[in-house]
Amino acid sequence: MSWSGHGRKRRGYHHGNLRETLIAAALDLIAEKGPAGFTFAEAARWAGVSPGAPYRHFRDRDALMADVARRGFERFAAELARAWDEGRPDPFEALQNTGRAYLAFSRTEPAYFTAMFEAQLPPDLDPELARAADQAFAVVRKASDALCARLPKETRPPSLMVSLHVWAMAHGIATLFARGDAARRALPMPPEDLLEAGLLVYLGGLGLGGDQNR
Amino acid sequence: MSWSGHGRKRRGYHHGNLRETLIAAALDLIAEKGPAGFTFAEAARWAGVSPGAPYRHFRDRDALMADVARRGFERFAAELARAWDEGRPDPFEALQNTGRAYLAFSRTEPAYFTAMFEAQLPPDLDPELARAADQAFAVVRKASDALCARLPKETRPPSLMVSLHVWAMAHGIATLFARGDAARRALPMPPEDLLEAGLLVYLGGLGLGGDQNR
DNA sequence: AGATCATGTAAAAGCCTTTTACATGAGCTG
DNA sequence: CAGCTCATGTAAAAGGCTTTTACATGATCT
Repeated sequence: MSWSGHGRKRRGYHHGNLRETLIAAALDLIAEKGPAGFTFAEAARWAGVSPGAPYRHFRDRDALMADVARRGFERFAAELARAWDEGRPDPFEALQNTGRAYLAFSRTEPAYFTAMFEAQLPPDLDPELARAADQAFAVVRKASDALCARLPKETRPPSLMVSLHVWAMAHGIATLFARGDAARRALPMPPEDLLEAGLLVYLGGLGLGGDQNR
Repeated sequence: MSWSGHGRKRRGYHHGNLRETLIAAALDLIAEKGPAGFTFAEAARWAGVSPGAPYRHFRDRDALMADVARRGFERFAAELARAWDEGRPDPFEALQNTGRAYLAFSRTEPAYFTAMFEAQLPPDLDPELARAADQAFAVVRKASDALCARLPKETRPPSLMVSLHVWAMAHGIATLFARGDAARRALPMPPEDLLEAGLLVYLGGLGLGGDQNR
């Protein structure tokens, strides 16, 4: 293991797995120094290849970021779906779990989260990226559907709107309070509790009382 | 006006107003090409000075960004305060106005908004920055106080928590739906209406009915 | 074994950042 | 007004990143 490349088996002229190695490097660097702290050149050094090598795998720096973001959304969708767990044990609790998963992801995967939401990627860079983002949103959408279905038709709000509200609150708390930001401030409670309380009030406003509707 | 500097009176060796000109250039460039699209060098060109000149006014690129962010928060606070208008005509309507002002600012001042919330500035860069951000939050806080005061003490939630919920929802909608983002999607309604409905539901959940409490 | 092609290197151009030494002239001081 | 001083500019240079181009290597297929 004396070649270079941080323990990867560097078998001489060809790296063998450069694409994946670059993505791993990007995640490390983004997590460590923020989204702007990641450079193509440093990722190349990290992988032990020349500065031009990454261009054999990604059109440019943005393309790599888009790939990271896409993978991030895929993981995110999986995490949210796991937390939602088809509405078990009941839609209320499951939505709260989903909210916690949202915040947890934003903190345990700052690199993905950053690439997904803060990398300022041109929206048309990658259709797969948009599709992956849709999958994540679909989980929140499904949860909202299940909750709205508990309401009588007369007072039932559009579940799409409900899902947007839920997502917005979770995302607002994640970006404002659960991560570093110019507007960050001391919270009187953990972000998870803040979101839980917010969802509780919101759902109460919809007519979904605390326990009796479960 | 044949010197350079886009119409500014360039009076020879000394610019005369470089600091302000650089900030104006930064706002233009950020608005036009995103936060990453702003470079110290281009701002200097825009102002008609050499690449080293900006360093006489800002320690580095981040320092300029922090200044833009600080000014942004000051304007933001002023806009929110104007919309809140001391709770007139009534706290409900005034809060909705404040919410609309939040979204309006995020769209009409993308450069400020970007510097404020998406520039990934080291939080300890500037104490004035934190102070300005506090002023903006204080408006939401005041609005929440006024609304909570309408509730009987027994069911009154902590108004700080309410203000955080309101801010989070407004911010979530602003960042997810009112601006370009990897997760942006087609909305069934304007962001302003989405926020209005969200606040309405949330306040309803607090026990603040639609009209009777005004 | 030899051809082919994906994947690497080297080198170069262009841009950005930041520092350093030097230049200018605005404003104070006598 | 003369001269000093200092804030504010310039020029030049070092160093880094991005991206392209021409060339090199060797994995794979026949």
